[in-house]
Amino acid sequence: MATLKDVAKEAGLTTSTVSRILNNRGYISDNARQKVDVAMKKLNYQPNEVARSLHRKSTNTIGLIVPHIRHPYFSEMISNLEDQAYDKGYRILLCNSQSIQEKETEYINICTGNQVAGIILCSGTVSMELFEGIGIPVITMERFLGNGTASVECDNKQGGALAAQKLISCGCKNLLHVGNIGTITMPADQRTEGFREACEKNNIPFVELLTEEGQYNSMAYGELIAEALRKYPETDGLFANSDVIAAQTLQVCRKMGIVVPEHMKIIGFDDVNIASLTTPQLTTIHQPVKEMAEIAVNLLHDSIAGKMVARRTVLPVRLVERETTGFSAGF
Amino acid sequence: MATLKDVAKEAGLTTSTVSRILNNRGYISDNARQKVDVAMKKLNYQPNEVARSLHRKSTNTIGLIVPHIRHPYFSEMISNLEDQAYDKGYRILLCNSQSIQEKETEYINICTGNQVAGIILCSGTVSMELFEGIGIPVITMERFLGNGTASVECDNKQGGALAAQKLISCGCKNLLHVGNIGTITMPADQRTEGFREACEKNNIPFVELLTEEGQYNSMAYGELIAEALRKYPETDGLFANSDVIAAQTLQVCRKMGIVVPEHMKIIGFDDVNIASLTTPQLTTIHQPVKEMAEIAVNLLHDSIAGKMVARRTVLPVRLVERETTGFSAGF
DNA sequence: TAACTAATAACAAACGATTATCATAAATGA
DNA sequence: TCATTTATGATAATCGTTTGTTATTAGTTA
Repeated sequence: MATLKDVAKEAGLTTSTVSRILNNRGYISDNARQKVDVAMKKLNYQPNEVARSLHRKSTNTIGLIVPHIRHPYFSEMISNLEDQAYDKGYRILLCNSQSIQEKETEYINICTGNQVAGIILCSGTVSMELFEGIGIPVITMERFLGNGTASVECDNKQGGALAAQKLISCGCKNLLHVGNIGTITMPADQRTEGFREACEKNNIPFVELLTEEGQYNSMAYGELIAEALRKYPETDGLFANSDVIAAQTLQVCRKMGIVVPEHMKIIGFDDVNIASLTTPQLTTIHQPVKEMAEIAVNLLHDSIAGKMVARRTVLPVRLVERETTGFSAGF
Repeated sequence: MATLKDVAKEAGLTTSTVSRILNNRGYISDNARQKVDVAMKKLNYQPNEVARSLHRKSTNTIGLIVPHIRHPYFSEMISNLEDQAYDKGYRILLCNSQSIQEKETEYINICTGNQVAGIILCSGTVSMELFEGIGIPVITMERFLGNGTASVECDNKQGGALAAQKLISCGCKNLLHVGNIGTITMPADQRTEGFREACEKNNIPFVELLTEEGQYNSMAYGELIAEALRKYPETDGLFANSDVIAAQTLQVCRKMGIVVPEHMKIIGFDDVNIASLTTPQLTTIHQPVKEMAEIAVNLLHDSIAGKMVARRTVLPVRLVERETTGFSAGF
C-alpha cells in the first residue's frame, strides 16, 4: 500500500503539501494538484483511514447493535440504517448480540475500543448500566434507556389500540394477544397496553400470552401458539407482536383446522415482507421503519456534532388491512 | 478516554511495562499485573484499537459486501457470517452495495482504506477488475471471479437437477423456470443448466424466464410471473431460483385461481424462513448456508494468515419436500 | 523598491499503542 | 560472592496522517 510519503515523492512534493491538497486547506496551485492526482493514480493511493482516525481521535463508523439479523424486522431496519448512514458518510460496524448479555457487553467494548463515532442500539436486553459514562452518543431504537440517551420508537400503544379496535369491529368476542418476552421491559410492551385499554373500553375479554427469550431467538412460536389455542378454543381474534408470530399462527391454525379469517381473525405487527406472502395475507400494523432509521441516523449525526437532540421520538403507525381480518378487496 | 499512559501513571509504572502486561510478553510480576488491573478498572481503560491497528498495519475487521440485506437469503448469510467471524475475533464492516456499481466500488475503497484484514464478497454484480491487485484476501460466495480469488458455492447444478427430477416425477409436463438476471453471469446460472439437462434427458419441455436487476433489487416478481403464466397457461410445474420468487408465485397462482399443488407444482431455492410460512409450504432446495459461512470465514482466516487455500469449494444441496409438490405427510 | 501574496519546503509534534535497546536493580542460586 | 534470572525504567522509533511553525522563493502590486 502506497502512503502519503510515496505520493509526495512521486509528485516531487512534500507530505505537507500533498496532505494540504487532500484536505483542501492553505494555498494550492493547480499544477501541484495535478501532479498529486497523477501520482495518486499511478500508485493507486488510498488514504489510510486508520491513521486518519487516530489523528482526529474518532472514526466515521457507527456501531450498530442488534439482537438478530435474520429476523425480517431487523434485517429491514439494518438495511435502512445502512442506507442512511452511507449517505451521511458513516460506515456500519455490525454487532449481532443474539440477545446474549456477554456478547452485548463485549460488542460495546469493541465499539468503544474501535473509537466508533456513535452507537445505534436496537437490542432489547441490555442493562443500561453498560452505557453509563460510555462517552459516546447512543441512539436507541424501540428501547428507552432513560439515562439521557435519545430513543426512536413507533407509537406502540397506538398500534395495540388499532389492532384491538379492528378485531372488535370485525366482531371478535374472545381475543388472544401474543405479547413480548415476559422478563424484559421494553417500549413494545406498550402494544399490550394499548390493546388492553381498547379491549376494556369495549368490554371484550382477552388473554395475554407472554413469550420467552428462546422463542424470540429461534423465531419458533408454533408450539406456544398451538397450546394456547387448545387452551382457549373460543378465541376468534388474535393480535401478535410481530408478523413472524402472526405467520406462524396461520400455519398453526391451518394444522388445527381453524379457518382464517372466517373462524379467526389475525393481526400482526411490523408489516415486513412476509406479511404479503402468507395465505391469507396478513393484516398488520405498519411500522415506519425507513423513517425511523432516517431519524435515528440524523439524531446520531447531530449528537456526534455535539448538538442537543430530542430525548424521545415517537412515530405514528397505521393499520394495513389485508386478508386475515376479512376478505380483501381484490377477491 | 484513558490511554495507556494514564494507566501507567495510575499504576506507578511505565508504558513499556503496562504494554508488556497487556500483551503478555517479557517478564511480569504478579504485583505489577495487579496494579495494572486496578488502574485499568479505575480508569475504565479500553485499548485504542485504532492505534493498535495502525501499528500492526492491519485490523481485525472483515469487509462484508452484499447486494441486499433485507433479502432473507442474505440476512441469513450475513447472520451466519457474523457468527463465525465473531468466534474468530473478527468484526464485520457491513457493506450493502444494493447491486449498484458505484456503491460497490466505493465500498471496496472504503474497505482498503480502512485496512480490513479481508473481504467476503456476496455481491453478484462486481466486475472483477475492481479486485485486481487489491492486495487483500477476498473470498467470494456464489460468485466465481476467476482471478485467483477463492470461492464458496453450493452445488447449484445439482440443485437445478433435483428440482427438475422432482417436478417430472410428480408428473409435470410443462415446466417454467424463473431464472437469474439475464445480463449477469454467476454460479447460480448453473441451476438452469442442471434443470435443463434433467429436462432434456426426460424429454420434458421447459421455458426459461429471465429476471431483471430491478426485480432482484425490489424483490417484486409478481407481474413478471403473472405475465408468464398467462403466456404459458399449460404450465404445471415451476422452479424458482429463490424462495422469495416461489412465495410470490404462490400469491400469483392464488389470484389467478391456479391451485397449488393440484394444478401446479412449485419448487423454490434457498430454504429460508418464509419457505415454511407460506400456504402451502414451499418445497425447496436447501442451501447449507451455515456451513458455507463457516467455510468462507475459515478460508479467509487462512488466507489472511498467508496459507494456501482451496480455489473453489462446492457444497451439496438437498431437496426439502414440503407441500407445493404434493400433500405433506402431516395432512 | 518595499510590501505584499501565493506556493511550497523543511521540520517536527501529535494521535495511542507496540516494541526494541540499554540500563538498572533486586532476587535467586550455586 | 559472583553470575544469573527476573522485573522494571528510560528512551526512542515506528505505524500514516494531520497540522503547525518557520523559512524560502517567485510573482504581484502600490
